[in-house]
Amino acid sequence: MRGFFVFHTLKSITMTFRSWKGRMSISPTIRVRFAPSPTGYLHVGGLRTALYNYLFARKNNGTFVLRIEDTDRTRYVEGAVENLLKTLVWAGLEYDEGPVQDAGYKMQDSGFRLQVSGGRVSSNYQGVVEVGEYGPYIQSERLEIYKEHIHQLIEKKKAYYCFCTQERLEQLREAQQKEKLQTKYDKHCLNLSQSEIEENLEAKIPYVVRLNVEGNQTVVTDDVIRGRVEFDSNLIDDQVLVKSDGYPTYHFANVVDDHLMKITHVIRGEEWLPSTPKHALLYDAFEWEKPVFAHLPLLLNPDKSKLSKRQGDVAVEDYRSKGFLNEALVNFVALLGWNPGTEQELFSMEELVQQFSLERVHQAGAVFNLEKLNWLNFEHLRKKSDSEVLQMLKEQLAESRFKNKQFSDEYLLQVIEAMRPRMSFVKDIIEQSSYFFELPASYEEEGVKKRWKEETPSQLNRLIEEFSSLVNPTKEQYEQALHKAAESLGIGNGKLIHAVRLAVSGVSGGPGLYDMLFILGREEVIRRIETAIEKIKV
RNA sequence: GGCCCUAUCGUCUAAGGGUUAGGACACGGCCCUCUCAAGGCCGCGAUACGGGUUCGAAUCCCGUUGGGGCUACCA
Repeated sequence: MRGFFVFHTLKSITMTFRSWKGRMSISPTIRVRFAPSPTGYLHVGGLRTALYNYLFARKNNGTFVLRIEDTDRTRYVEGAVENLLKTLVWAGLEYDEGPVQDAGYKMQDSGFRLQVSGGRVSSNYQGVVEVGEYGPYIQSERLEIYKEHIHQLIEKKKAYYCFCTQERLEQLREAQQKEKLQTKYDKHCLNLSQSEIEENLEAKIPYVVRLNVEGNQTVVTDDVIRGRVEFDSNLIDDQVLVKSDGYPTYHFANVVDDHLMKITHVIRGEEWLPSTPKHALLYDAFEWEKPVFAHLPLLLNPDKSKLSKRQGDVAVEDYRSKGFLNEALVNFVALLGWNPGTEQELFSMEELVQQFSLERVHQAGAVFNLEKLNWLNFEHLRKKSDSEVLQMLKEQLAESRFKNKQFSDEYLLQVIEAMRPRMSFVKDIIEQSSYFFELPASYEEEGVKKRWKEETPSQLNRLIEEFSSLVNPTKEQYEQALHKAAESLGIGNGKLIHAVRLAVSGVSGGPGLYDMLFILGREEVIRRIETAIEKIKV
């Protein structure tokens, strides 16, 4: 009882004084959830919703729950749940309760602490174990719970059986549209007598269960991000709560589960704002305490419509496979709709946790713009240690056309050092400086035109003579040798430098020439210059 | 159509009645330099519009317009 009171009071204070900004340190255990429906992949918008839930939970020493909303059997996608779990692990969003891949799916490697042992084996998904005391965390495994709760509502006359056919519903809707009226169920089945209902039930006539919305009320929802929002109950449809296949709709399952799982804050996308009054009515019907709502602004396409496929990549795994670091994606997505009020742009997950607050979440939608994400990837990549980058490079080399070639760690580390300021992605090393892994296949046309003159071959031969006399040369010795050659030829160093670069790499950009020569080694350098002299014709 | 949300540089955003409207990405220029980058410096660039309230409005109120979401036995 006391817990209830404290919670209630705290909530209203939070609502009323937004300017107190996160000063509330005494609070009941905060519990939030991310409740995706497994439609195949994790959407970046979903990632942000999950992230904000995660940050809010961690910031407030709360609990982060993962729940799978798979009540639409027509949208079942093979492997979607497994893929979702995998992606959350990759993103580093460790949840405290919910389904996990059996055997922990390398949970240890990713720093997840969630213990799989002791979990309950999922009945509907192979290899999935559910951890936590409020399970099952998969809605298709909670059917009995919904059945029990819908009966409570029916008894209270807050919900009722509806036997209307699709045809009647369609006709109704058409008629209403023709009259320019709001399309809404006409409560036809609410007037059925008890005996009629029983007859229908007995006759196995398909039915749904609908919420009985009373008219002429104002339904008020308080939202942390949007403040007070009011709805006229005359405009709220008698929402289907249980479908004819016996499965609950989102609206019903979500309310029942949030209550049973003791969720204190519902943080979800703005697309749910219009259905929140239905949820509020459900809480009232059950006489349950409502959670605090926070409706996040939408992520948008460049044309400002709701972020969708066909206007670019929306799956987290797309970005992962393109080589984005989880740190960068998380940092980027965190800033879409939130900022700490300082001028910091670069955040680690720890910093996000420390600084996050729901009160600083924006109200307007944010365009998902890749330019900044690229930059963030560059910044986060440069924070990685040499050995971390080495590891990634080796993995990517193993999947590249160089997979059959051997390179020593020492060699690769030198390449990494040289490429660091020029790469936003690890794969840039392979794509932009392939000359570290193979002979130049061709010579950049424009470079040849600009840097390769008639006299160049003979000048380079002079340089080869100088290089040939060197023994295990250092970068400085390459430089001295080149200067010497240039001097004896009576030309500027630049003439040789550009020609050598072209000969050795095939391109006219890249790391400092002496770094490049040093990394490739004397024999290789001489060989490449000789090859170039042979191949490049002016 | 109805309901709801929303509106500051191209994009992400700061500014909670008094600021030359700040930062970041992108873009342009300069410096550095053997190239390409990186880095440093500089620049370009915004309060949608109209009414109020106020000594004073990006900020509060109303309206208009624009944008978006929702309007399913999908979530």
